[in-house]
Amino acid sequence: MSTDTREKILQAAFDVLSREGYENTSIKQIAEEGGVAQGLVHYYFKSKQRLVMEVLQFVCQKIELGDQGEAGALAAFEDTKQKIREDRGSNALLVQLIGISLHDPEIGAGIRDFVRGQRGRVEDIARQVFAERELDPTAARGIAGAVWGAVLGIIIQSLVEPEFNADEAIDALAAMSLSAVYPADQSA
Amino acid sequence: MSTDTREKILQAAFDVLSREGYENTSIKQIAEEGGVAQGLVHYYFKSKQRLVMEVLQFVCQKIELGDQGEAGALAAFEDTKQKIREDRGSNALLVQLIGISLHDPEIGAGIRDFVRGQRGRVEDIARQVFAERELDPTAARGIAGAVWGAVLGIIIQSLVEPEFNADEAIDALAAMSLSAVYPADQSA
DNA sequence: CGGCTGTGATTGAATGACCAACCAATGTTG
DNA sequence: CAACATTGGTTGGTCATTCAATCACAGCCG
Repeated sequence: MSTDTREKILQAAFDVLSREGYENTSIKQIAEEGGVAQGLVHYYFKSKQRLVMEVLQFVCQKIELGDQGEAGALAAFEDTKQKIREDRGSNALLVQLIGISLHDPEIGAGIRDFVRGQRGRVEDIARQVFAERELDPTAARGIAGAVWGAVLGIIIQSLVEPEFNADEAIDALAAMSLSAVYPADQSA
Repeated sequence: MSTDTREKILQAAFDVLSREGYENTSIKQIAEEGGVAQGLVHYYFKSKQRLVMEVLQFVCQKIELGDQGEAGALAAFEDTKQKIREDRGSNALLVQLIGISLHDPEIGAGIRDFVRGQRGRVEDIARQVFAERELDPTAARGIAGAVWGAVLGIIIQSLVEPEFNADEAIDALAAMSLSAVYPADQSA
């Protein structure tokens, strides 16, 4: 029953956190949402911060890009569009935690790892594209910072302004990044 | 003495907020930092949220892009690099407030206006570039979403990872966005 | 001039609520 | 009967906000 309860708390924590926000979420609320006693939360998770970080990991298994490998850059952009549409809750949690991470060492470390990991995936794709075209792979790092940053920025815009057209922005990003690699081809 | 005290509180609030973070900042702390009594803060600002939003505006007068007008896109990217280096505190405050804005209507409205305004400036520059090249200006909106998003994403990365090379990312972004417009020219 | 008064500025203590974390007691199960 | 799971109340603290009281200073009047 142990693992079961743990997951129940994680799920409840995710639900409350993405619905109410970190600030407005208390351990008591999480316990109520999960239908367990308040004390149990601290029995499984040393602190609120550790719980929240585990929630992020828990939810990242769903956010993380599918194995890109074969599909390539274009497919990755399509994936991203879908993630923005569907994983609103996860994205909202992530953006909130980024804000908190700036002044909380524990959450800061977790977010730093997450950011590095995500950008690393983009860099891998970029490197792969450069290899295919026999271009200088040195630029991949900067490109990855710009492209992953753009995806994050677009996610934020779509969370802040419900009417923001994220698909349009991602398409523009795709066109921009590809036109830098395939100078001739500009059909987006 | 009235306006003087108000500004003293705003400055103190900015200092504490960007140093300690929203969560860890109390009205009492702000009052102490500014050398005024606790009650004065609520005398000038109805609530903590309203104070924080006024701090954002107060600080935006420094963040806001200089009048771009003549200078054009390339100069704007250079400006951005400098802002990332120098306005760490303002940027940290902004990122934090974005996180909070997702679940606080009052701060949400303020952040929404800010985002729209900032992206609007990028869109103006994009439109101008398209006009010069006699290209279809329809794409400007999507481009603006992608480029402004990228700038925000790069700011966030540089805040989260101190060793992140923001200049490199901005350069890559500049190269990407310009190569979409000037297909031939790729000297970054 | 000197006292009076009204208004806005300022003070710091009080209020009421909330919360993370802890813990002693109870339940469950192998 | 141990070891783990679960309970819910307690603790010690923090916080935003309110408020009654004081202060500074203006103009006005006698």
